[in-house]
Order: sequence, then C-alpha cells, then structure tokens
Amino acid sequence: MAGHDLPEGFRYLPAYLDRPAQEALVEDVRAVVAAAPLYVPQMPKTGKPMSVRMTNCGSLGWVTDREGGYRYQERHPATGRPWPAIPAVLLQIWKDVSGYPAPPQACLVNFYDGDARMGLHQDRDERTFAAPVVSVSLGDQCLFRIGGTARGAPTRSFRLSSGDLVVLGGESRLSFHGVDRIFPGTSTLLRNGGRINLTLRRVDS
DNA sequence: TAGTAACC
DNA sequence: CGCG
Repeated sequence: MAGHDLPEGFRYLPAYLDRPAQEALVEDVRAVVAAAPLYVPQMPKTGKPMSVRMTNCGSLGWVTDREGGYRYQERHPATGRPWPAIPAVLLQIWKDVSGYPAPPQACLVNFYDGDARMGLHQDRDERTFAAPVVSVSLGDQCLFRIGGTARGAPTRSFRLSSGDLVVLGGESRLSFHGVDRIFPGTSTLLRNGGRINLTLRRVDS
C-alpha cells in the first residue's frame, strides 16, 4: 500500500541543527532542568503517570495532573516558581520557521527514556491555533506517527533523528500525533541516552 | 483517550 | 519481534 498524504501545513526539516548546535542546545536544556526539575505528569482523573518526564520554559508551561487536567500555568507544579526563560537559540528557530509575528509563550520539554512513549493526541489546550507548533528532536531516534484531525484517520510513521525539526501548521496544527517508540543507542548526543523533545507553542493570539 | 493491553 |  502506498503511504497516505501528509496533512497540509506539516513540514519536516531533517538535520536542521548541526552537531555543535545540538550540543549547545543540550547545555541550554540542562540549565532549564536545573531551574525547573523534570517531573512525572499524571493523566486527568485517573492520575496514571505518563512515561515521559516533563518540564517547561517560557512564560507559560503545559502541565497535567489528576485534579486539574491539561492546562497552561505560569509556575512549576513542584517548586511553585515561574518557569525559566526560553533559550535564545529556540527563539531564533521560532523566528526562522514559524511565520508567526509574536514569540513563543511556552516551550514544553519532554524527556523520553528507552521505554517512554506518547500516545496519539492533539495539541489543543492553547487558546489560539493560529500559530504553528514547532518541535525540535535531540538524542535518540524515535518512531513518530502523524494522522489527521479526526481520531480514526489514517496515520503515517517515520523516524525522527537528533537535530530534526517538525512544524505543525495549517491543517496539521490539530493533527493527531504521537511517539510509538524510542530507538535506544541511536545517538551519542546525550551521555545517558534517551530523547529530548522541545515543542514551542503560542497559547494566546 | 498526551494511558494500557490484547490480538492478528 | 516490529508495526498498525
């Protein structure tokens, strides 16, 4: 069977960041995590832990827990402090690829160990969908899956590698997407392995 | 339903 | 065992 078409507005920019740029960005992420420690997010209502560990930078961060559900908030749920600033390199990437006049408000940092996955979902907790979601991959490769704007629509899968960028704009802004698996040992960027995904978002128009 | 698991 |  031939593959399905990718959704309109979906852009895949392989090897967008070279190795030195990836290394510099990892240092920025380490600083973010030092100020805003990774935590285990919980599913709404059930409290089931997700397999990724998570933190944010920016004026707003995406969080989820049993009681409050999916939301954006100004402070780290464990420390109560404001999120650290989005690193300058990421602000520049957003300028270069988003086509949106205002800077990102949120940068979600997801850390995947070798067993972590992310089920098919939509990013729809923002108050505007006018801006794209820009995603940066660092570390081990993953199997990424993207479908349409309806839950049951056909999906396509492909590998994302360290330094790749994905832009979910246009119709693809509300496409279901997820991470089916990590391929451990496929990158030397992170000493202890794993994958980091950074997603830049605009929450308000 | 941003989770998990069984099944083909 | 990997993928859908």
